[in-house]
Amino acid sequence: MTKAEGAARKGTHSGIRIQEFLARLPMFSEMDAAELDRIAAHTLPAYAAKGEAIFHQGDPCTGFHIVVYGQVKLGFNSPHGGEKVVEIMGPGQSFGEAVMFLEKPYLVFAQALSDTMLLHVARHCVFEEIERNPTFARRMLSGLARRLHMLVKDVEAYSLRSSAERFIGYLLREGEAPTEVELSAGKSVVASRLNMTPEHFSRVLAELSGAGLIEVKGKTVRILDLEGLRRFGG
Amino acid sequence: MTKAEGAARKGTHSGIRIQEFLARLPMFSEMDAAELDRIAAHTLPAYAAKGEAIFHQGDPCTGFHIVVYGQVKLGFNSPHGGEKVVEIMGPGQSFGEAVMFLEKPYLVFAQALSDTMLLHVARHCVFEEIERNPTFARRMLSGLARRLHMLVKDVEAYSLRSSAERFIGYLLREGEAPTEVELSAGKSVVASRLNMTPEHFSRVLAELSGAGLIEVKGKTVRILDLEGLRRFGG
DNA sequence: GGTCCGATTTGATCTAGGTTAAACGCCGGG
DNA sequence: CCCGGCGTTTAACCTAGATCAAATCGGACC
Repeated sequence: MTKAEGAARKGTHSGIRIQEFLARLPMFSEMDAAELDRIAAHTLPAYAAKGEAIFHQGDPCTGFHIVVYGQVKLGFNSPHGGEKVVEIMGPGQSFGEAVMFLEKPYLVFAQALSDTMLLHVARHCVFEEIERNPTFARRMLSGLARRLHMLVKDVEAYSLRSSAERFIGYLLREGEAPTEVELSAGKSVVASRLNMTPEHFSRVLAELSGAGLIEVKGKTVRILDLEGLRRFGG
Repeated sequence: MTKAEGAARKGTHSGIRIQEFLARLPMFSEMDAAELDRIAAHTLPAYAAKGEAIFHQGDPCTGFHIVVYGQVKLGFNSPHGGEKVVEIMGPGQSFGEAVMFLEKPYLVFAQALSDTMLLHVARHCVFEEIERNPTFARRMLSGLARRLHMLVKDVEAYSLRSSAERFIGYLLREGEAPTEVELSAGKSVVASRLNMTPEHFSRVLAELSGAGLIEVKGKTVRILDLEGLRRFGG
């Protein structure tokens, strides 16, 4: 069966079944088939080639996005021509929920870092589901709360930690004792995400390598001295 | 009916009627009397003297707080002994909602900046109300979304604006063409909120005064050249 | 009014990190 | 295999803002 045939017959698009994909997200887990169908009925796939914009600062918001595959960066442009990456989103992650609940336009832009497939869930459909499904409402609330939490941690890092400490925080972000970490994007993007220039990020990497704490090869960082890193960076 | 009689009969405390106060908040507007009663039944007044802690980083969260009168600062302590003020909350504002929806402890501390009266709304009661009242859920969602929005704007300011620009942003934050702004707290607290040292904040004030853009007397800032400020700071 | 203490200002330095510029490396296309 | 270009590194320098130290202000309390 070709992709087109599948799509025509039962809501499968582009090689993935929307319902199945949605069901795997925390936000939609616990939903029964009927609920998932309602959401899926207002969900559209979208594709963005590497470098392509998904939305710009100031655009109106018509729903939220979920990354199926590929990678997206969120950020803002400085008046003076630079840009600051706020977040890097990968498969299974969603963005733009918060703006949906305000009447404001996007504060940030979203741009594909590689060829990316997205799902776009319509705003009105989310509102309707909240209306009839308190569990979904609670999921949505804890999603926003989690994001808020992360953002506050970022503010903490930006305000009172050095760049090396922020990088170490990034390295050790995920669970227990990682032995090797793959940078989630090119070094300049990660640098911007961590609020530093690529040059300075490069120096931090060099310094930490020199101290025997890590070893950098391309985008992979091998952790040589976990304790040392912890001692260094909180 | 005297206040005391009211308190004995139906949940009035300490000179304010809880229901009436709650009803004025955006979060609870549109609630009918029965709903408000349910909330009020799990709402307790609390008092904090100037300087007193309301909660600390790491404390578990049992509900959220609303400022009735007085003023509260939210912030975190630096490992190296400093502190960074994240937000200054005044009457009618609430805080701590987000943490309620996570199982995490508080990331920030809350401390009274002056003698303050608070209302504490129990967590379980909020969850129950969400369960049965989609409108309330939506209010809660837009409350969190608004906070997220403000935080992202802060991140934008911290990342790509100078301290003078941040201060101007603070000055012009509220609506249209203010002619005189009262600093929401002592200068050191505002400075920390804006991510600078008191010394540097003082210099910014001096510079802007010198340029004839503002005039500072104590905690009040008179705006002399609105256009000039706008041109300077975005 | 006088005293004291904390809050603010001022001044002199110091420094993390930004800027500029140049060299280098790696990778995809011809 | 060579070329061109971008992403990264290195090096020299510069600047916003921090830090340290001291003077000053202001207002609560006697």
